[in-house]
Amino acid sequence: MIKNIKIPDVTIERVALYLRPLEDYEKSGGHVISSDKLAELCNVNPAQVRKDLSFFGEFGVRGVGYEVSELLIEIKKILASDREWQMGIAGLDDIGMALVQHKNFLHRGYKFVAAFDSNPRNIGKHLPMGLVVQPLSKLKETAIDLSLEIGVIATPASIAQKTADLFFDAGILAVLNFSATHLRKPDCCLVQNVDFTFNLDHLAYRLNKKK
Amino acid sequence: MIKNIKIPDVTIERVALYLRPLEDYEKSGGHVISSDKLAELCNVNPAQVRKDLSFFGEFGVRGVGYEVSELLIEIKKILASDREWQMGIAGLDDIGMALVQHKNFLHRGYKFVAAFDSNPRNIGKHLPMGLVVQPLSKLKETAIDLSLEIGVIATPASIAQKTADLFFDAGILAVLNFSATHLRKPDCCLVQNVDFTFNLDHLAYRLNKKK
DNA sequence: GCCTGTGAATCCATTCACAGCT
DNA sequence: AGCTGTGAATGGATTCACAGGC
Repeated sequence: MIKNIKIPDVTIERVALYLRPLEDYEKSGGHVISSDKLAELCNVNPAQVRKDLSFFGEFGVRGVGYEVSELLIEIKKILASDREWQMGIAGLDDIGMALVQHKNFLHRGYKFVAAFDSNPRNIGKHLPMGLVVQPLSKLKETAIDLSLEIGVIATPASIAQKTADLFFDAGILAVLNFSATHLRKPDCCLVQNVDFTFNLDHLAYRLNKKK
Repeated sequence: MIKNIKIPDVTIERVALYLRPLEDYEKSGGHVISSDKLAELCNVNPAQVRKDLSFFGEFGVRGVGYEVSELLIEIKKILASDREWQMGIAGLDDIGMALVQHKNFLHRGYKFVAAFDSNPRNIGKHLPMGLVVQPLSKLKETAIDLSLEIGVIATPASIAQKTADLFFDAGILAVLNFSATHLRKPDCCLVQNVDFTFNLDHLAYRLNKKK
């Protein structure tokens, strides 16, 4: 019952935000939640919660609230996180290794099923979940074989663009970029950059402002 | 010459964004840049660039553009990234180790000068830059000794809140949180959450929307 | 009475368009 | 002529406030 008006990006971000406290709330025994309560857990305005959710349907019951388990399912449906996504990672130095080992990804359905590196020192390495690091030259073939949908770039900045191009060329439409470079991409593809120093810049700014 | 009207958060985020392409531009030999060019490098609107910068002063020359080296200095001054920040990290499993080794932090003036862990297996470990992992019980003392300003949390979610409280109690006003928990904090303190699965949720949503 | 869903009102951010300086 | 700086116009997003259903 998704309305065909434009849904703001910030709404998507907030809906993803709602997911986490909601899961905690369910775990702690809550079955029904009001927009007031959910808003409080997420530090947003209650009307905002209701409006955000109303973009996608009418999930609540007037006078009562939202049924938690149902809302969780709906949100996961909205975010398309109600299924597994097959991911490949390139670059298995410190960050790459940490990402592959990170449990949260799998818990949310993001599954690493292939790993690539250009460094002979890393190729052939055995990773958790039976993954073996393959050379970049195998990327396209493997991506097609395993129907990879998301590529994660954890290579040094110097080869990030080359690696991204390999992903794009293999038909992968979405890339999560942990390298410190801005990536050029075809119009059809999506890139999401993760740069920790951005977060620190923001913290530093706010720290500094309060003298 | 900072004006005392409220500066939007998004402006700060974009100003941090401008920094990186600007540095590249300077490295490739550019000395003067127009708002058009900078906007193109950052995928934003030229008027946006000018308005953002004008919140903080008049850095450009009409008819000419912005002097790159000067603009870099001004932006760093705005973000308070024209100096070193002393950081402590708690949690030295895979993510923590990757962060400590990550060169980008230091390059931007964010310096790890202390490391803490509760796991006896990690305590005493020697890290790059002469860091030695200390027990959490030493956190407060060390934080005060070294004038730590930013705390980085890379512990398991289960002890993230406890660790954050230690940082706050030691007088650290800013925390960068890599654990998958929402942290409670005193009003005077700042918390910035980093959750990679958020980025993936967003990618998944957009991937899914284009069928 | 209580809480959702939503039009209307408000608030804020972006973009336009041009005056003003070089 | 070229490009910045900025008031004014536009376009979105947030919040209010209440109608509508339990």
